[in-house]
Amino acid sequence: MSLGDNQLNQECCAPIARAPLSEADAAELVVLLKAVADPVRLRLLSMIGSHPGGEVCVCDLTAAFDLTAPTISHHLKVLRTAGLIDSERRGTWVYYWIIPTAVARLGELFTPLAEPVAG
Amino acid sequence: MSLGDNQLNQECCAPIARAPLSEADAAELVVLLKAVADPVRLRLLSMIGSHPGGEVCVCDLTAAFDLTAPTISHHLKVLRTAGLIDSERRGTWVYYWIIPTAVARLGELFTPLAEPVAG
DNA sequence: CTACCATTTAGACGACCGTCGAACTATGCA
DNA sequence: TGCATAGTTCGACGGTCGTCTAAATGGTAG
Repeated sequence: MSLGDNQLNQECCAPIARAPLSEADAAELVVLLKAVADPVRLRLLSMIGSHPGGEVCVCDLTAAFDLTAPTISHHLKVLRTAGLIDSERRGTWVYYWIIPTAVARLGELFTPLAEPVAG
Repeated sequence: MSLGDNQLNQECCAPIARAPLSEADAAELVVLLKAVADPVRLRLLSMIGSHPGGEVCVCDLTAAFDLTAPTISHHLKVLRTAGLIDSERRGTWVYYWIIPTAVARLGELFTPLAEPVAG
């Protein structure tokens, strides 16, 4: 399915505490962060990312929330547009999986900070 | 200054891809993520975190943006309420610094994911 | 005490976001 | 062909968020 070329530049941005983030880099990263800064989307991402087979059917995701199908679909689209997940239709059902590099970029952004400041 | 006890439980939440996040954990983490999911606040956090002395005067932060002082003050308050930074007044000026453990928690949440899925 | 400066608080306004119900698309099956 | 099911898109509504101006607070210096 792959929504296209709205994925972020893979090489973008040193960790937050290494150097002040430029206006452009911040704007780019905020797309990723906004996608994740919602309780439903954070749980969706966690469900998809932690699923044994690596992919999850939308039907399972919808069932786990007290929300309508359109709402879940909307949240999945936000995550997909941000480049954090991708999806494919197989027969009747649609399956989603995580894009590890995109999620890892979020981790790299914050992780290396603990050392230079705390140490 | 320390806005009080709204800092998150330090032990909260395994990495996103280890196990599905509970509703409560997600709600708790979203406070942190929302605080960071704004371009101005992300740059503020980066400026504060990457500053040589470890702390920055508000006057320097305000000067770096095309926004009014109240707006910057508002964003700093959001970051402080989330427990990501703290501040102290010294004479005429107010200084802010980062709280490394809080920022590191964000890193831990996303980092370990790259391995089990990609490897 | 007064004047002045740095920062925060309060209140208002417009834009954005999460949610829903209704309608649409796509697949499978009889 | 036609119907049932899975999922998405559309349009609307209410609440949240970022920004501003105006006013208050805390501190220094005459």
